[in-house]
Amino acid sequence: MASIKPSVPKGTRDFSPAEMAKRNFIFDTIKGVFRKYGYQQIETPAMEKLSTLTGKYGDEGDKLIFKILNNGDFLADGGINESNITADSKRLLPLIAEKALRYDLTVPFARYVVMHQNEIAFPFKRFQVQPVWRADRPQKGRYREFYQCDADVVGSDSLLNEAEFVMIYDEALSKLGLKDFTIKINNRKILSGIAQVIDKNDNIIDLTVAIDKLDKIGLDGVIKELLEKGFTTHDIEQLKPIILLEGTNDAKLASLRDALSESPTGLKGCDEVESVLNYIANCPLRTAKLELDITLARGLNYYTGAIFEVKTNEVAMGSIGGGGRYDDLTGMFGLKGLTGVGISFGADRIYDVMEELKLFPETAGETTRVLICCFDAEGEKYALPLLKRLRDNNISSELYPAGAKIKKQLDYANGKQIPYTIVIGSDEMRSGLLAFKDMNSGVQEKLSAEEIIKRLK
RNA sequence: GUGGAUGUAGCUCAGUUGGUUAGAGCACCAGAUUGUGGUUCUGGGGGUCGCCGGUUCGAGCCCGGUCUUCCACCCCA
Repeated sequence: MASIKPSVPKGTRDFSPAEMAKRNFIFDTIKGVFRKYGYQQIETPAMEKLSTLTGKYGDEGDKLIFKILNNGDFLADGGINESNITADSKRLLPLIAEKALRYDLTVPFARYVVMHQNEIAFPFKRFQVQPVWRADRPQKGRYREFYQCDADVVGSDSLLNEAEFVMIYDEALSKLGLKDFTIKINNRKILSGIAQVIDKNDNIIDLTVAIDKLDKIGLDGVIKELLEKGFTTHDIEQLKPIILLEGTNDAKLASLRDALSESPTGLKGCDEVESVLNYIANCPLRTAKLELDITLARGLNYYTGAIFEVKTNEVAMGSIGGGGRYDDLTGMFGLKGLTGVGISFGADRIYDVMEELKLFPETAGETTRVLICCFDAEGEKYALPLLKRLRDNNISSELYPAGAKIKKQLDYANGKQIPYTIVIGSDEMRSGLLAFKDMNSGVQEKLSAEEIIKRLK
């Protein structure tokens, strides 16, 4: 058989031991915070029914879902024949693919909640750390397979949840070593209010998508886009003072209340944001800047209340986290009136940021603490009980299989960054005093097994 | 989906207007050193120059296609 060049699919990666140590540092930190706030872990399958996923992420999102071709004779089983094979691929698709890789963790969670509603005690606080897949074109900070770390609450409309998510972001990212990041907060009701006061309720998507780009394409760019979408210069004149709000969060809120005085929905949104800010005021953040940003829209069309986005200010990178409240997500699966709010950490982007800022602790790569080196089968036999004692004392240790030169064994310890070695030869076996070597300083001493264990504990 | 770059040893990269047998550093293996690594010295293995095709007496170099990675747009974590 001709050998093929080994490679992985576009946008996917292998993770080697050094990378996994760093990735686990991120996952463990975030999971630890989730647990501390009372969230319980679940997992859902890598694949979902295609019908579960389609229509939840907008037309653009649907295109980015990885579909799984049906097994078996998918042409015959799907009833494909001369007449419908020529139909457009949108109609052909459900006939030949009934499964797809999950696109995010929120929709599968909504599906989970509806399926398990009778076993769940509400409010239900769950977290989930799993990969998701998107058929996007890869670029900086964008992969086709990446991990999300989600925490959501369903069955509670209290704004305390929103406030807690701000605290979770602050605590987890601070623990990871980020020094300067902003949690942006907005509220869908404020965006609705803005649309209402200019009488453009039907165009709220176009409106929010356009003003979301303010910091990227500037005011002129936004105006140009709005004009293309059918907004009048009169609408834009009304919008300008709203989207150009500046000052403290309180000042922005005061101006907004003024501008949205004709919109009860908009005022409700202002109240909600104010409540969250008040919770946080009582419980100061360690590192994060919390900023009301009314240009924050995010494409997901199911947010109904709070909207979150987290950005680092230390390196150029897209958002490293996002989330919001969705009042009717489970409604799509037939369970009405259940509200949910959640956030997500983008683990792979956080990794890239931390790598660039050199924030990973040195010890993240260290695994084995001590390597036992011996010369022959006799030494190996002598070393085995010691190895067990070390491990029983929770000291990760290895015994290099006998036969290799000591040079080779010490090279192995170096390559694996093992900080201590124990050399066992005939002298050592006779005296019971073992050659214990600190690989960093090069200092070697003769110590008993008890003393070595005491040193390593 | 649109546009622009990129690809030479395991890694980082040289490679002249197209011209003999494609190089360096690091890494790896062996020896100097039959009980001691990180330093040093000596030697060694490693390449279908991303892949396919074209132009040419001759292609790592020029042309077309394709794949990969990267960058921007769109969108997003």
